[in-house]
Amino acid sequence: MSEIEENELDKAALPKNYDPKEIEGPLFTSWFEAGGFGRDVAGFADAEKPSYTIVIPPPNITGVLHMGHALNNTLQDILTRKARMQGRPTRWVVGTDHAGIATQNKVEQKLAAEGKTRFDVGREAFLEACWQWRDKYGSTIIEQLKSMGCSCDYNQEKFTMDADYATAIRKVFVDWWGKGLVYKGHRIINWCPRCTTALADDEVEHQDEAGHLWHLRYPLVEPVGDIEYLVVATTRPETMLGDTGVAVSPDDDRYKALVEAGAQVRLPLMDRIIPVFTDDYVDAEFGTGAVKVTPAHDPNDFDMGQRHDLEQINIFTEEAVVNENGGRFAGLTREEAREAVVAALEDLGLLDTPEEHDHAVGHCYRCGTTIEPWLSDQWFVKMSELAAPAIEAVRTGEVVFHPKRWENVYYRWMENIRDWCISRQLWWGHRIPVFYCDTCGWVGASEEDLTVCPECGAALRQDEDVLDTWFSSQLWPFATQGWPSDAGWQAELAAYYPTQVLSTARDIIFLWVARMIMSSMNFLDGQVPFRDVIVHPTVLDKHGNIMSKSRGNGVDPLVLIDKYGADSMRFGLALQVTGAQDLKFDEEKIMTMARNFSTKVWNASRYVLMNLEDFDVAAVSDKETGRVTPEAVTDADRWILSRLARLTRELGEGREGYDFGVIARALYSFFWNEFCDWYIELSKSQLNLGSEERLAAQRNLVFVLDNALRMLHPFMPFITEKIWLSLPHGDDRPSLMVAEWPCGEDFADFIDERAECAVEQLCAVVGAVRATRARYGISPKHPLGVIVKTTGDDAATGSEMLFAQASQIESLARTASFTVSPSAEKPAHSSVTIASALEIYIVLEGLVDFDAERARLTKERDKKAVDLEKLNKKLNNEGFLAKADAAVIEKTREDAGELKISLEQLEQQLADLG
RNA sequence: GCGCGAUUAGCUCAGGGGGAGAGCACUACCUUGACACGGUAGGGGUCAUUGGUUCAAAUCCAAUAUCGCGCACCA
Repeated sequence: MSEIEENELDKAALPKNYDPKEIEGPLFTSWFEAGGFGRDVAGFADAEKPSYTIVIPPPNITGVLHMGHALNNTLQDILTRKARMQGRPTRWVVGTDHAGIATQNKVEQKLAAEGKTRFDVGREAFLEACWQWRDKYGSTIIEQLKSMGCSCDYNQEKFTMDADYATAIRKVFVDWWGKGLVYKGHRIINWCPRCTTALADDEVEHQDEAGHLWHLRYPLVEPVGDIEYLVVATTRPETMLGDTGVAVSPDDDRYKALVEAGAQVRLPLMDRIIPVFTDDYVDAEFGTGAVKVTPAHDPNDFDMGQRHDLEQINIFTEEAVVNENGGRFAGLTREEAREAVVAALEDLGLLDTPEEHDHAVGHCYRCGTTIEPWLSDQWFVKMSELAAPAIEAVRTGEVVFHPKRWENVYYRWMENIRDWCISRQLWWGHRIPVFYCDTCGWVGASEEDLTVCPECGAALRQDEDVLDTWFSSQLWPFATQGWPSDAGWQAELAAYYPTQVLSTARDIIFLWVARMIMSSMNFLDGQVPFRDVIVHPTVLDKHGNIMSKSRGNGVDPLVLIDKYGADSMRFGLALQVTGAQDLKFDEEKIMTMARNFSTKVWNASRYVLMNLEDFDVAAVSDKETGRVTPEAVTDADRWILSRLARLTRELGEGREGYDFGVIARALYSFFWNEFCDWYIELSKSQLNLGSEERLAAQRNLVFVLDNALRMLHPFMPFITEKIWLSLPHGDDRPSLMVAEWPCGEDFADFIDERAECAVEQLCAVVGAVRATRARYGISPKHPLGVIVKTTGDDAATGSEMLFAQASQIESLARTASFTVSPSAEKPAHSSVTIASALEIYIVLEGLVDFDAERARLTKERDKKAVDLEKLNKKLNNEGFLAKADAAVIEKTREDAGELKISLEQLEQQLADLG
């Protein structure tokens, strides 16, 4: 980083116009070329301080930057940059996820364009094509992070299919195999017939869809009494082709006789004889109370099938086309089969009137295709044992969610966790390291590839399936830091683990966050992967709709960066981060606010730089650090330093610093409403007051701006760096990125209540004059005579405080004359403004219509009378006096006292006006 | 069905037991040597409804309504 100066970051005065495009690209390049963003940028990290590590949620290699990424990475960069400035050894681990299904889909699409399928080219060539795709497009999103200014450790980019990452995967699989935590099972799983793979339960998205509850008549083999058929209700009539039973509730009197008689039905269309039995699962109240049972195509039916020893008849191919078990319906798709079955039953007179019925239908989270519950052999991870310590870690506060309410969501899921289906019938991914000997039947999992059977020496065959992508992502926090194969992984993890924060969207709390906690605790001696989980809001469009391609309502972060600059985008997003679950992004409103703020920062800085031509840094800097020190000569000086100290303290606290919106707003209002609106305005006269006052103003302008830039830097890294490099603050660090974070305690001595009070009074006087001008249409150029009477217990001090600021009042309020005294008297033909401990008289002779002034005073008097009435009512309330806090009562008394005086003053003035 | 969240100015949202806030939009005035992406002054809200707790409720509690999210699904 020492090369930064050689990179010639522009140290010349700032250009008149703020143009983010001019500054952002070159600054990022210079940061990067100077060494990037490793653990110890430019040697300023303090090894004694606690380390700070964040792992990025690895974007898919198919991904392009969207608003969710923009928000999430803004937050992570804010935290990373602040920690780095605090001198902590900081690293933001970056990388990408191979994204099994998503990537495979992309490559298949590409092949399809050439008229080929993956089976045409074969597994090996297909994987080669995937790697090529990854090399070509896989880092797109990482490049986009750079344009946002994200200070990730790009020099050590990780990928979930790296060779060392594969080692980690195998270790986990083999270890869990050894403990019996992974197993193969034959059961109903969620099958995507388009991706032709199994999915985990939480990879299925349910949507309510309007459908029908069909009523099908199943004739009894032998009538029981006068009952000749049973009516079953189903939403999926086509699955009747695979029915192997009919279930009724044991408590359902309608069917008791049937069951006792051991009735059987003849399954229509298939002509299969199947039993009628009772099962507690059946709800007699729903539908017809009789349920057709299809063990191969419904998880509940599967369970019933197990209990009653029913045959499992699979009627679908892996593409959800009816297979040979579907008789004459073979070859039809699910949808065609439904129509055909319904029509056939209707022809046979076996279809009763269907009911309208809404029900939830599962869809593939990758391609949206309707999920088929499908019976197959799959690999599973037994979860309850892994989940127990992970639940405990959150209960004990080892891991804390922000906002905290997400912990309940986590508990709910974890406490009802089901085994995790981890095998995928894909090619792109980590192949399951299980080997089979077809000769002697040996089966084993191995970290190394095996070719020969250890039992019989015959050739082995590896499992064809790959692992769920989330199986690899769950290892991200530790596999990216060398575990388990790098020579120094123990030292690395001892120093930098657990990581501090994981920031993510709420939709992957189960898919990813929970699994990281479980795997980390399982493999790293019970260590959690991170201390804090930030669940950031979901970015919606301005109407509150989710942004999506199909709606066409997405906002492209790159377009925002192009239009407003990365700094403004980051600040705008951060401003909107509160505890809410959603964030409605209204580009015009948010970006206007953020962009205007950036411009304000730029222009205020230009003002400061413009007034430093005779400023000698060396003469006013700390001997040791070389940094410019502040000096308080006027109340304005004391005031702004006091305000800065309070802000610094506020930012130091802020509940772990995750209240991004609160912090952004505090910075915004300090910079704009205090520094710009008042201190800079006050400095304009102070700079011309005398050499001592001038120098003090210069020192404080530089000092306050310097510190404000430091605190703004994590939010707006480019603009603050650009300005900071031009500002003569005396700090010899090469970049604001590694400048020290302002520590609230260092500024504690600046807090000065008296000065804050003095400037408040000044503001009251200036405000009164401005308001009076506006009210009567008096030009700002027309100087006015102003007389202030200080009132209250300490009127003499009040006068002194205002008198000391007379020149500034004259300047800001454009007064012809300004006097202040406890015994001042109201001149004739003047307006009066009552403020706390002040009466402000403004001479208006010949300027205004006093009828209007009378009306105004009357209105104000009436308002104050109402207010006083309220307070008096309170003070006459015995309950209030008995139970309210003493301080609250005292404050109410004081307020009432002041109001009473104001009221009397207003009455007097009305009388004076006649 | 169960759980969670939201409901405050025209819009987007902060705040949070003791006199309603910001930005945008709106109105008036101001091109004063940082900034018109600006300055100054203003207008605008019974803080969803109903009950309760409290001396005091926009704020806490409970119901209701509307919107949103999640989980689980009865075929």
